[in-house]
Amino acid sequence: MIRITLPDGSVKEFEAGITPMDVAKSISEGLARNVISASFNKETVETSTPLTEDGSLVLYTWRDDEGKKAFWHSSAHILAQALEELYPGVKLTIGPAIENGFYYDVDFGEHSVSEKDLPTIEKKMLEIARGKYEFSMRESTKADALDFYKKQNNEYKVELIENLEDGTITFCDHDTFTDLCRGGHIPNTGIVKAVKLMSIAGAYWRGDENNTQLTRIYGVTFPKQKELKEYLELLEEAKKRDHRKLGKELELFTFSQKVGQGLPLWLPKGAALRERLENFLKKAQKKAGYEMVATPHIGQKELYETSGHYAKYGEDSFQPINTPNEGEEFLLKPMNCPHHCEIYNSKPWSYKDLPKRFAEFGTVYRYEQSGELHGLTRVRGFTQDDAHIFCTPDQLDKEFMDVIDLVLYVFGSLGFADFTAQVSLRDPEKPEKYIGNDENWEKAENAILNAAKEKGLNYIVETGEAAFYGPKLDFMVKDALGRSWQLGTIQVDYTLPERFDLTYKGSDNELHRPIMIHRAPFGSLERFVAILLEHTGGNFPLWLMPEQVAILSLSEKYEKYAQKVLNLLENNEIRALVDNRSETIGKKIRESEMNKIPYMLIVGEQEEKDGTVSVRKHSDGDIGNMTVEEFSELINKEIENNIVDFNV
RNA sequence: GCCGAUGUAGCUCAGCUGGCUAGAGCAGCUGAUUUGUAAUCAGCAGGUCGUGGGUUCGAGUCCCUCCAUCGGCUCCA
Repeated sequence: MIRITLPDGSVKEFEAGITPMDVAKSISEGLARNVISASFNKETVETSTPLTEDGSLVLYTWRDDEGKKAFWHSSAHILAQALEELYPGVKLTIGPAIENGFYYDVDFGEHSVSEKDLPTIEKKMLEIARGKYEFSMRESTKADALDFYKKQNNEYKVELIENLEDGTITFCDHDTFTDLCRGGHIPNTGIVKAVKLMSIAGAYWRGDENNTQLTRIYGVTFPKQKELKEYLELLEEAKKRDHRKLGKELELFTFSQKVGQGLPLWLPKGAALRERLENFLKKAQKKAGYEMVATPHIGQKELYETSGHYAKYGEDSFQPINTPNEGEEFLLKPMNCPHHCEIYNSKPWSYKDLPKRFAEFGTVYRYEQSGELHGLTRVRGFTQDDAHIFCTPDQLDKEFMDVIDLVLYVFGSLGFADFTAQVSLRDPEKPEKYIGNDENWEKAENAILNAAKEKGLNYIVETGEAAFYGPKLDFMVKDALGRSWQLGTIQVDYTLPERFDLTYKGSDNELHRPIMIHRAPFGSLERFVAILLEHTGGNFPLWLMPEQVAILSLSEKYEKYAQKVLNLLENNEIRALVDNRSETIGKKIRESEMNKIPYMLIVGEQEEKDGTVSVRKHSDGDIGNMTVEEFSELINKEIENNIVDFNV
């Protein structure tokens, strides 16, 4: 007999050799019907794996992330089988479950596959699913496994197996299909009821662009047709919040083929929005002791040779600008730090002067690969809310933590509650990717980790994600489709101060090297506005709205009164417009609603007589009549609640 | 940069297997209407069908080049 502990803490005795599915049946038939995967002693097992020792068992259903993972991983097997049957000779590589579904990377060899073929593959998958084939795991020796794939000429699986240890190699079989697999499946293929192959893409073998490019098929499956339908509807909803679509509809920004790809053009409403964001941050930065500086958009090539950027990115960047002066070369600035270093170098500093905090909304240009460009989130010309803090080693921890506070203030004020803090460290395996010495890297990495801990940030650590000159603390936020983007960033840098020979005079009358903190709470205004659009769906906080109030006259007869209301609002610093066209009130309301204007004031005979306005709130409807003074107060209160003071 | 897809009026889209002067709704303009909480009516105007080449008696439609956009991969100072 063995003792099985269940998640509720209860312990049950069973015959050795019982399976998780048997345990489920012993609890209830209903549970047994819904169990699709299990873990035993925190290790993923099959629902058919015999349990032979005491331990704790967790049963998963579709509602659990683990259950979904098994479901989608199993679906990848079904996809692979369908592909083998439809395209004989394809070479399978890997097929994992992902956040929303699964993919399989395959080498189609001679065959070419496009989106048109997906429905056929889906049909085949459903056929296989309906066969209710059981998934079963089987152990194999390394030699047998290698032999199996060598016969198929599948060099990818051979490579995978060669990196595995003998004795740990398992296969999973269902129907006529078999695949190298670690395990974690649903009981049988029949549980998969709905299949949708989403897209087809190229993906490099092992994520290295020097390797062959495989074909990746993305798919998602569900235990019910209805759930697939709901998922697709959810995606449709998310598309409505796409910042590219909203940016166009709300007239915030545009692109022009003539200007060039990845070079956003800010329209009046968008530029005004940017300005408000800038002023918001400027105010907080002033309180936090920053000083504004301004620097040109270009710098001599030598500047970037000094910083190390030219060696690192020169080849893949916008190429140098020549002048009539032979041999003279300038580069569009890809970042502001070298300029700020030279500002620091413009005079000698005492330790008593530090920290110095130089801030600039600096526009930079980076030649991103054409396939990388994406709306406003990845562009070739953008404005960073940049600042560089030059401080002594003693000041580093406090300065870094103060910056964390500033970033949290910015995120909090704009409603980004669900961010991920990511500590990006260097990859110790690839020292060639970085500049600077080990000792300084270690100091910088520790400073970041300490500050993140001290501030109680809930952070994840990613190795290999550091900038080439130093580690970072990044604040990641997801877009409407769940893709993660880096917004705020804070970086500790010991390297550039050395390269630019930055110094200050210490109390010992000796010269010392300051430490530099790079930081940008928004990251870039372009990306920040993009993500803000996707989060709010264009319904920004009232203080940011390009147009806060639309005054809608019931007919042209009330133009004078509408103008009077406008003047009163403008006196109270409220941004408003008058719609006095000869259109019906219904149409004016509809248009204001579609333009997402937060408040509409309807003025007609009654209002003019009483000196009031009829207030309608966006998407909420009529909220009654009041005087302009009362309305202004309402607006100002809402703005006050939106935006709190930054306390240093 | 790589893989796959897309590109018709300012916007959203129609245009079957190549066949007369390329259509619709919204937006725009003109006129009528003077309106009570999500679309008043009528008329007008608007497109070298992304670009350049090719096949054909004939190309929005078929083929190639390039450009841009979209979904991924790689990259992201």
